[in-house]
Amino acid sequence: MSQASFRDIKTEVLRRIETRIWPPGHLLPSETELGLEFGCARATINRALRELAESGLLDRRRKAGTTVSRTPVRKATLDIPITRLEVENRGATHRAQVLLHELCLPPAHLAARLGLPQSMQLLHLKTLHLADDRPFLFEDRWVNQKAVPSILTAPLETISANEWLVENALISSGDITFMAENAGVEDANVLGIDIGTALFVIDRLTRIGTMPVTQVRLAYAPGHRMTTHM
Amino acid sequence: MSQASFRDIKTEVLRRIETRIWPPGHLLPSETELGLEFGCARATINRALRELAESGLLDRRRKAGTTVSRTPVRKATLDIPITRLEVENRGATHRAQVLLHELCLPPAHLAARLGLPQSMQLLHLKTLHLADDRPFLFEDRWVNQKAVPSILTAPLETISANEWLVENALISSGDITFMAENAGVEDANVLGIDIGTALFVIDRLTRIGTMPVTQVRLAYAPGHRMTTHM
DNA sequence: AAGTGGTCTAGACCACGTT
DNA sequence: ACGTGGTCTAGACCACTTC
Repeated sequence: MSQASFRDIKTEVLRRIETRIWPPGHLLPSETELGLEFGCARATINRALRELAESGLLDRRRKAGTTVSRTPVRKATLDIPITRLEVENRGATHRAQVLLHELCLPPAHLAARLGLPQSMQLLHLKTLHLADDRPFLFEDRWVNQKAVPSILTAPLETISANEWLVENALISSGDITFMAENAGVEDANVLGIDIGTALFVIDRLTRIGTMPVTQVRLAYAPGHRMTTHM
Repeated sequence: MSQASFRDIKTEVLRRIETRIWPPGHLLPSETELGLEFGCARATINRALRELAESGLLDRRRKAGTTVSRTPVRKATLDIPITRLEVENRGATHRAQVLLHELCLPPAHLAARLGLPQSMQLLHLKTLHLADDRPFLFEDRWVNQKAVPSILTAPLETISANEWLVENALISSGDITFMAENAGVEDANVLGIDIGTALFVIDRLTRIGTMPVTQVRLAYAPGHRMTTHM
């Protein structure tokens, strides 16, 4: 290579790790030394090693140096798209039916979880997303109207709450939980499946700053898979 | 701020996005202009914007410039640890029982998926992982002995195949799939649950370079949740 | 005290995609 | 052709951690 790029460095370091030239726990040469070996600036080495450390393969500490991780916690990055795009990316046509749209008091556990008084009304939405007119996802959502007052007048028959929130209230942080649940009566009715069918469920809670904006349970139709690459 | 760091830039850009000073679709000033505004080098701006683009908030294209994403694909990063550590991080004691350990021919669909001849024997392992002596995870694994010959003599009663592979054959790439499945007869027997219970299942296929190393199905005991933060 | 990574700078050249 | 981001460089100073 006439000019070593940070990608070349990453590839070569990866090779040395994979071939166990640098086994788990091994202390790498310092950035300065590697810069000399590869004939490039320290900044280039730094970017390569920093990215490898971010993906969990290296541990870096000032003064202690860079070592090959003994417990390479693989980080899988999942894309969490808007449902409409998720459907359309599969080459299907997306449609949504609003099954419920009302202001009401939340159950106690939800109010507690959101850190809101139980006496405060929230917007409760239930939506069925269809892919090529077949049930794809059952969405059960609660929205904090104090956080996004304008949602009360949003045309949620036309644009999904999901999408509207993304456009109108950029979310800064949130928790996501993935789990499996046996379909309950409502899930079964809405998705057109048998009670007890295993469903892939995502629970998401999002905030703007520290203010809770929305909590949503997404129950995917049977057979749904979420895939990623390491 | 006396000296603008790439973190400061990120924070300020994020603020402008959240407060919709820069709404979805908005074209940001060029790196050079932002460098002037913030009084820092272009490289600093570059790093800030590059990281925001990586997390899905910005779209960047040469000549076209940097825009606020209209469809912020949130990227959630999941840590995929070694099972033993996953159990121990929950404050429980980890133990594993090897239920099956044999060389045999793989089923046709698996051979095809791995891209290996069906006539080639693979190592088949079934392991039950226990947390505080309660079933935690049922692991069903196939290992390509050609990729890691030494696994045939590894003490898999002492160290789990998972862990052994991590230490002895650093994996470079892989596919992970998450799904929900109803427990079958074997799942139910091994995990001590009813047939049909919804299980959170991970399927993982890992490679060294292009050579398949191992395929594994991980069926978690009921109630398992995988959580992450955005 | 000393060595390592963390970051910033000012400048340069290049690759790409729009025009 | 031109403007944007993508990357590299050589140097500098700093922050953290170990010794």
